[in-house]
Order: sequence, then C-alpha cells, then structure tokens
Amino acid sequence: MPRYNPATIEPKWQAFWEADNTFSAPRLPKDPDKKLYALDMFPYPSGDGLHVGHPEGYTATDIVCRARRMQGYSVVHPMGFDAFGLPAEEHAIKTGEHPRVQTEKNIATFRRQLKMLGFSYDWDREIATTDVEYVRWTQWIFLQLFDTWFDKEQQRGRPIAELEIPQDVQAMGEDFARRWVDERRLAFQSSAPVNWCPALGTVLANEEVIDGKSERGGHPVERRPLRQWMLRITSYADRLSAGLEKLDWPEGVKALQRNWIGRSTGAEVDFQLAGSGQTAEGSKAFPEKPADGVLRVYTTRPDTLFGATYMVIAPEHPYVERLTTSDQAAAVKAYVEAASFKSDLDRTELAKDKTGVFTGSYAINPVNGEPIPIWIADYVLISYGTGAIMAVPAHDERDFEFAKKFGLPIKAVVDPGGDLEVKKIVYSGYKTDQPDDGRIGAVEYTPAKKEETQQTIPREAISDGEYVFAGAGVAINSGEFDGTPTAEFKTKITAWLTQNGVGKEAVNYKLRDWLFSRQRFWGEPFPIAHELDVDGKPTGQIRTVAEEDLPVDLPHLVDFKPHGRPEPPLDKAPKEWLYPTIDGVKCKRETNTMPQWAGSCWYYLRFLDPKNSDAPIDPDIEKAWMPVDLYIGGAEHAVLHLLYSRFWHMVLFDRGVVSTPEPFQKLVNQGMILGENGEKMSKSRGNVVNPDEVVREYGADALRLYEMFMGPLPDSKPWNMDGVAGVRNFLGRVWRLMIDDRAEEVSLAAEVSDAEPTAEQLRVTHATIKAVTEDIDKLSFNTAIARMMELVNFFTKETTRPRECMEALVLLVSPFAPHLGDELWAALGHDETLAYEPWPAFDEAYLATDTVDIVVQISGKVRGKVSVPTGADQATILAAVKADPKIGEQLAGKQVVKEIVVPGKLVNLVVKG
RNA sequence: GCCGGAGUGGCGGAAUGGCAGACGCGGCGGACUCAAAAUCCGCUGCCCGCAAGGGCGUGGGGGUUCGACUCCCCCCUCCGGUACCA
Repeated sequence: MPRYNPATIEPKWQAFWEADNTFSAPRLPKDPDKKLYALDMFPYPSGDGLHVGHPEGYTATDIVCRARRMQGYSVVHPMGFDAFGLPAEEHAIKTGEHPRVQTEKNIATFRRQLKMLGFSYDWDREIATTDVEYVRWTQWIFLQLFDTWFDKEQQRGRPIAELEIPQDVQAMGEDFARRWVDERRLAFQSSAPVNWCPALGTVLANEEVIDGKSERGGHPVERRPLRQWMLRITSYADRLSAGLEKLDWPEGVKALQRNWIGRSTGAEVDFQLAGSGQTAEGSKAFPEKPADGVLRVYTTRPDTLFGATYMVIAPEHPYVERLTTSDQAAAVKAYVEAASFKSDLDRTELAKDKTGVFTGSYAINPVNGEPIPIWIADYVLISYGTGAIMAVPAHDERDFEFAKKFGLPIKAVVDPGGDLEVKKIVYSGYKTDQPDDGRIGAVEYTPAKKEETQQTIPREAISDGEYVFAGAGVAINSGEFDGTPTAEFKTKITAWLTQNGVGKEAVNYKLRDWLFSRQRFWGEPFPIAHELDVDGKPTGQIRTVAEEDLPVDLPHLVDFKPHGRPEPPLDKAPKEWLYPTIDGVKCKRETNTMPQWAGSCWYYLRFLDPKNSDAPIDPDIEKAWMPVDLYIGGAEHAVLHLLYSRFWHMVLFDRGVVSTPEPFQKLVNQGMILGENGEKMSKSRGNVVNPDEVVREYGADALRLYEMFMGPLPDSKPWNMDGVAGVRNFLGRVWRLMIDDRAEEVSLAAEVSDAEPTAEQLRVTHATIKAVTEDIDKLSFNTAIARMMELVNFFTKETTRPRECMEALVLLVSPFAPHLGDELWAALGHDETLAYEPWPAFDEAYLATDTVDIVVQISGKVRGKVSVPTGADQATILAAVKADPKIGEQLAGKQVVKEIVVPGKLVNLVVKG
C-alpha cells in the first residue's frame, strides 16, 4: 500500500478502536482536577441521515477530547439520540408502521455514519431518549417537578411535604386543600388558552409558534382553551437570568435568553374606579390582589403617573363587562368578539393600526384624583402584567398613536432637559429604563412622522402633543415632584404609592410558564393518572404512578392518526393500558405526552451513568464529572433547549439530585455550513452535500480536516469541494513526508532518520507545537491546521527528516486526522495507539533565533529592514538603523523629529520636510 | 424598531495597536514524462513602470496615535434573533 489510501486505513483503525475500547471513559476521573466533559448536542435521527453540519461541531469537540487525553485528562465524550418527535410519528401515520421501528432504523444509519467519521466517543454510553429505561427516568424527573413547590422567600424549589397549608385553607376541607397544593406544584394543570395547531393536531409551546404559525411546517395556529400540563418555569426567571452571568457562553446567546426572560422592574398601581365609593386616601397595606372596584396596572414608568390621561384593558380582562356602560355595550361586545376571533397572526399583522373602544367608565388617577376614561384595546395583552395599563401618550409611542387616533388628551410630564434642540432623531425609544447617557442633547425622540432622519425639535412640541419623548429627563406638570430627574422620581413615587397603599414596586417577565403537554403518540407518557368515580367520571384528583411502577411505556397502537380534535391519540389505547388501578382506585391515564424537549433536558446527566437502574445518576459520579466543560452545538437552541434544560437542572439542584447550579459551563455555537452557492443547504435548493459521498471520495480524515479548516468554528461558511481536495492533498503530503510511496509495503521514506534535528528544524517544529497547542485551547482549528501545513511545507524541502520532528507532527495531526495519525504512528514503529501518548511539549529555548529583523518605518511607512542581534537594546537598534545605507539615503536632507523604537520589532523615524 | 454577529485579494480566510493578505482554493509558469496522470518547484491584491522603484488598498465618513483591519464617534450594507411585553 504505497499511496495514502484512507479507504483502507480508516476502517482498520475504527475496528481497532472499537475492539480495543480505546475511548472507554472511566467511571470517575483519575485526577479530579484533570477532567473534561465534552458534549455535543445530540442529533435528532431524521430519515435523511447525517448532514455535513453535524460533523462540524462533533469534530471540534473530538479534537479537544483527543488532545486532552494525550495531555493526561480523563475525558467523557458521549453520543446519543434525541429520538422522540413528530417526523417519526408522521411516518407512522403514513405507513402504519410503529414509530419505534422507523426511529431505530434512522438511529442505525446515524450511528454508522458517526462511526465512519472516527469520533472518539465512548459508545458504551450511547442513549436514545426513546429507550424505555431512559423514559423511566424522564418520568421520574417529572414526578420531582410534580412534587416540588417554589419557595419565593428562599428562591428555591422545595418538596411538597414541606409546604405548609394555612389554617384557613385547611378549614375549607380536604378537597379544597388538595387543590390549593396542586396549584403550587412546579408541574400543574391549567386550562388557559393554548396555541392549537389544527394541521399538526397538537398544541404548541409559545416558543414553537413563530409569527402566528407553527415553527415546524408553518401551519396556522389558533388560540383555544384546553386542559394542559404546565411547568412553572417563571418561578425560576430570576435565577435563570442571574445564572447567566457566570457562564462562559457567547454574549449573543446570553442576550437572547435575557431578552426571552424579559425581566423589567416598575410598579403596580391601583386605580379606583370612579363612582365605586371609596377614595385612594388613607394609608393601608397594598393588597396581594386588587380590592373590588380597583383596576390594577403595571408600569415601568411610575414617574409618568401625572401624565396618564386614559387607561386601557385587554379585551379578555375580567372587568370588561362590569366597566361597560349600557350605551357602550353594543360597541364593546362587537369589539371583544372580533378580538377573540383574531389569531396571533392577525394581531401581529394589524399591529400598525391601533384599534379600541371606550367602555364608558372612568378611573381615578391616585396621584391627582383626576378621573380618566377606561378603554379596551387589543394592543394591551392579557398575558402580560395585569392585563391593564395606564396610558401616557406623551411618553409612550403606542399610547401616543392610540391617543392621536381617538383624540385623547396628551399631557407632557417629562422635560427632556438641557438644550431645546436635539442632535439626533431616532424613531423609537421604549427603553425607558435606560437613563440618559449624559451626552448633551443626545436624547431619544419619537417623531410623529417617520420620514426624516435628522431633525430639530423644539422642546415645546412635546407638551403640544406633537412628539413622543420616551427617554429620561426631568419631571414637569407633576405637582410637588416637578424638577425631579426621572430615575429619582421613580424611586420617590414608588415610595409614595407604597405609603398610601395604592402601589408597590413590581417585577415582570416576558417569560411564560412552559406548556408541557402534546396531543401526540410518540413522546413520553406522563406518570400520571386521573381518578375516576364509580360512574367512570373523573373526580379531579390526580394519582401519580409509583416510582417502582415506572416506566409507563407506550401501548401498542395500530391507528396513529390524529382526528382533528384535541383529544390525544393515546385516548385510543387499549383499555388495559388506559384504565389502571392505582392504590385500589380505578383511574384513567393521562393521555397527553411530553414535548420533544423533555428528553434533551437531562441527557447530559444520563451519559455519565447510563446504565444506573436505581437512580437517574449516581451522586458520586455526578459530583466528579459535572458540569459539562464544553458544549458545542447549533445556535438554533439558544433559547429553547438551553433554557429548558437549565430550568430542569435548577430544580434537580434544589432537590439535591445534582450539585452544580448550572449544567453547561462553556457553550460554543458552531456556524452554519452553507451550500456551494452560499445559500442554506436544502433539498429544494439541490445544494446538499452528503457526508457518505465525501468520505467515499476523500476519506473521513479529509472531511474532518476540511470542516475545521473552512474558517472559525462559530462562523457561517460555504462548502467548496475543491477545498476538500486541498486538505486531502495536505494529508497526502504528510503521508509522503514519512512513507515511501513507491514501495510495495508501508515503509518509512529514506529521508526519515534518527539524526539529531538541526537548530532550524527544532525551531520550526517547536514553534508549530506551541501554536497548535494554543490554537486548540482557543478552538481556533483553522489556524492550527495552517501552522501544520507550514511545518509540512518546510519538511518537504528537507532531505533529512529527524524522527523526533516527525513524531511530534504525527501527534499534533492526530486529533484532527486520527486514522492517519495512528497509521503513521504504527509505521514509525510503535505498537500501541497514540491515543494516550503524551502530547508534544515545546521548549521556548528552541524558538529563539540569533538575529531578528527590525522593520524600519519613516513617518509610518515601511522603508526597509535591518537585522540586529536578538535582544538588542534601543540604542543598538537605532545605531544599526542609522548605519544602514538605504535608510540613510531616504533620510538625506530630512530632519528626524521623533524616534520610536519597539525592541525586537520596529523602528519608526518621524521626519519633517 | 430593538438585540446580537459580520463586512479584508477572483474565493474561504489570517493578522486585535507595529511588515495587511499567513494557510488553502483558483489561476499562471516550470521540472519530471514519449505523453498524460500523480508529484515536486516558483509566481500570483490593484495601478504605473522594461526595471529599480513608486502610488493606492481592510464597507463609507470623521477622530485618537509616531503608527489603526485592530481603539473611539457617526453612517451604510448583509446575516441571525425578536417585536404592541406597558
């Protein structure tokens, strides 16, 4: 085998590694301080097989793992499959074949393809989320969620057993108390409106709905009230937000999560309804729930209370009916009905044009006793804050637009301050929490017309109701508070509201509770059953399946078809499955299933202890390996998966199952690999690259190396088959450096010798070791490969290639091209795989040269170079520069006014004339 | 609109205050060969020039600096996310 031939080398070493268990990870790290848990986002095994995007991140983690093993680390590097999900079920609907059959076929394909690429996974740890034993522990974790309530004071989840039931609740009877407890669980039932997608026959999480359409398939989604399982992720909003600080994650992903959680601070304020009798006077405590006859709003700008000229409630607000006067009844009824038919899509599309209707009622502004009208409008969302707002049209763009349209009064209460003129006009400025950045006149305005980009606005235009000013300034028209800066005013008015019992500081989140049930077959069944009475009617009492009876496996079903109604397919399950007896009571099982996210919420834990039949994970193992040190995957999981799994992890932390507050210490997003035409790869565009074909044509090492050489890991970059040929050629050059490619058998090239390396050979070799080692630490694989190419180019020209240097090169290349690495290592006479061979060390002493070239600039332009001894001081360097005839020529007739000397690098002579 | 990322040769990219374009692709030329393939060697940002050499050049405009792809301010374009969240 004279030529470099990956087709024979690669399968040989893959078989060896497998038989040898080369990459089997120890139960516990040998040295607790030298452990690496490197995790890939496990794939969904689709019917299309592996995409070339998959091996990008997988190769990156594999390189780090292989290098770290050689550096003496204990490494866990697992792989598995996120195998529940819609496509397998849709296939089942079409063919009648059980989704498990199709899923297992797909997994087999993925496994073959992954093995073909030579990743150093510990395959003994392979799991699929659909494995019955895995489902068992997913259900077990659900039971933990069900058994946990959130203690707000302590900001942590605690067992239900530690939840004290108040006397007055107990007095209401057992049934009431049980319901009271159920309402406090982290896993609870709710019949709030949900996103029902008729085409998919299921409800979707808010996160799965994009612009009113399903994320998968783009089908229309409508709102419908349905009984659903919810997870109380909002309880953890603060911790999910705060926890981001300490994580080594891309700033973009952190920002995305923060934005998704959407924490804002402001105040809740009670507005007394006009004519309801009481006034806002008198100091009392601010009640947890608004008193009767009180409309409660949430605002981030309590400092603009004096400018509230009307109020708006959402069409779904419970006060709609009571506030509507008889002469407004018809108009309100029509408006509310119209709003209820609007899908989210309609609301989004119509967002530009404000609509609304007057209720006929008024509320009293607590700060000045003025009555203001209450309107209904769908620009106020029932799901955020209190579902009601105070409108301050002078200082909020949406209120402004609404006020303009319906002729409501606009009253300025914030003076932009400083100059009358503004430097810069921008078109919005809701960021009312942001203080002025201090630049004089650089204040954000919102002009009524949007054509101009640069404009000067007289300050009076604000009070004229001509412009919106949503920034921070100084209070005006606010009684005793006039002249108070916005930030200070917020604090003062909040204190005033608290004192008078009409308001208090409040925090709100955009994050909603997680809708956790799906009307699907191919998902984890809930370990839950509903108690039935003698007539077979549900009593409303929930029974959990005992831990020892887990898992609740899916029944066999012949008919997988959804029926267009929201009842889940499992309703058609055999009676023996559907109606179990729990604690001697006849029950009906929960027939919803968990969403696909469930399995991926904790797989990183199971990888560490995949065969444990007593617990999801052994605590000693968990403590030794967690957290995940390096997590690489696509940016598409920036919010959903990464937020959900952090939430579960925090609950498991509170319940003592895990010991780290966060699961993933370092996160890296790989960029997208585009087609050769620079567009996203897709079947319809016909630009999909098949990894099987690339491996057949060029080999797995070439595919790996190419994907790492394309550019920085996080960047998107287009595929180029010529580039694959290029790295394939590089691998051939490495081969020929050491192997006589004209011999019949694999034998070393004549140039390889046991001779001592020359000083230059040592310098080049050690410079490469240093650069490659550092580049791997930085995940800068493209530059590491470039440095190895330089080394190969250098030694190709050398007629003597010392073994010492060749071995270093083989070890450096091996994490990138592991098959070639082991093959050459064997050719160099070693009996064992290089997988645990010590990583080459570099010696700074070899890097030094006797002389160094100093760049000479004249007035910043490069005009020449001089050679000086390494370590020469400034004076020596300057002397050498001035002695240089070419430089002297350039300086003739000119006066040097400044001399800049950077030792070892550069001299800049600044001249005059 | 808001948040995040990015704009460098024909192409992918390198350089994060000190020689812009490492490395690779593509292109051009050469060696080997009867020839081709394979391999090896050299050249390759643009403009002027026979050459020596000179000028220009990192999306645009301004600034800081002896010196800016790199730092600061403003603007443009592209990609991703998100959007009546009060």
